[in-house]
Amino acid sequence: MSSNPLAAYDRPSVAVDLVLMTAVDGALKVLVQRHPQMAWVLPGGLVHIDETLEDTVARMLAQKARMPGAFVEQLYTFGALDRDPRGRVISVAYYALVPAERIERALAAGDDLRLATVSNGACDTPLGYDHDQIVRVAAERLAAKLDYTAIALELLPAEFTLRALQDVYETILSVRLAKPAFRRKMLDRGFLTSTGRFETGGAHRPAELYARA
Amino acid sequence: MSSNPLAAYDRPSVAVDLVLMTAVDGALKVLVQRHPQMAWVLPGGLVHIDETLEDTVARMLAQKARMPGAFVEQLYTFGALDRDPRGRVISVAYYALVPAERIERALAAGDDLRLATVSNGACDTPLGYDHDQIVRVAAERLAAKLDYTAIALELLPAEFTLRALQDVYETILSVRLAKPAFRRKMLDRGFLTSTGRFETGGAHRPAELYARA
DNA sequence: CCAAAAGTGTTACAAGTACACCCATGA
DNA sequence: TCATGGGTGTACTTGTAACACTTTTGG
Repeated sequence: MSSNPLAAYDRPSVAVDLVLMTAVDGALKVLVQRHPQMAWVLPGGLVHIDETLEDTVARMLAQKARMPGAFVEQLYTFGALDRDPRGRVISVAYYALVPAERIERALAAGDDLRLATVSNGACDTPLGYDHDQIVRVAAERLAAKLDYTAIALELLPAEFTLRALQDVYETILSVRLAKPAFRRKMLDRGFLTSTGRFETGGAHRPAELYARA
Repeated sequence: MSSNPLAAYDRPSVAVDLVLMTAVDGALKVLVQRHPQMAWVLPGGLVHIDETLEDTVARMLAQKARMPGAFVEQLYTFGALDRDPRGRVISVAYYALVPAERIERALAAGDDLRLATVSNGACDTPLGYDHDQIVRVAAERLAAKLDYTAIALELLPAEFTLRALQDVYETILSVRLAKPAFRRKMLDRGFLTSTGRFETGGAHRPAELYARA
């Protein structure tokens, strides 16, 4: 070993890949990006030498996904030898959650970005590299976190009805939930506050709007 | 960008750090290693260019921790710029669980390895780099996983009493649990099978030995 | 007034807690 | 036979599920 032992080894490249998800019309969606060779891939890029992982994620969110400031959490790190044909790349995957309205506005200006549909952890559009596997892990993590966190609120606008929240749960878990039980469980948890405002417009009683506590 | 875009950037080093934990006498312990400069650090090392992350973990477990084949899971990836004074090192942390007897046997031959005590996520021995933070995250993850997995069994020998299992839970969660409730919950979960054998020797009724289902 | 979806009350069941008690052993 | 910890039964409380019901709107 030399005076700096770090110099003695070949280094892998380190990338960040982003699984940006949203729930629209009963379907879980993932943002994917057109790729020159492989058809579609997750937005991602190399971690620069003077960037933290979070810096890279913020850069990917802003530049590649055009969703700066979205909720994001680290997912898992993938290190198989052959995951990138160009060379050894270790990828630190993050997942991001965005309300459907916001992503649909950004995609209106869209070109090389689109939303792929995920069902049972599988993506309807086949993705390059090991990105199908990354999406699967992200979908599983999201479903697991619904039970014990308020993470679903990241998929809704600032004010939302309990029915909209239930739709998010039913979409991600692929189950039908009972309305009264769902209402009470959510309200008892203390994650929500009622705004006193109502969503009008339907041919039925207006639904109260709630916000995060 | 050149023909191989990976070549265009300086690359960070990638390391694996290992949080090998066990539960002994009501205390959660972490294996730490003497370091030339900093007093104590987690066992760890660089990921070689032709090694998967899991390969590196297996190598660390065998060579550095002398605990080959232990249960291991990925914990989190740490990427702060200044976490290693020698240069930019991104560390993929893993946690490992080993029954107390096994680790105590291996440490009998001990030299530069010892068990530090963790309480409330904090390590009694101050560690170098950001390893105190890594230990904290590992302790939190372990406590969270007790609730919904059979992970505690990794900290016990192949056959064990329900009292021993309860001790593991109480140690990691830092709470006292009610014996009847604990027994029934564990048996109802289906993770355990009774062996029909008993642990004798105490001045009291022998305790039945259980094994993983 | 009717259809539709929001929202509530009532009962039943299941999971979890508290506590009292019995059991088998070594000394 | 006593102390000790293993192991069980029973009542109580809490959380969840099922179902029927009322409320408020648009057409």
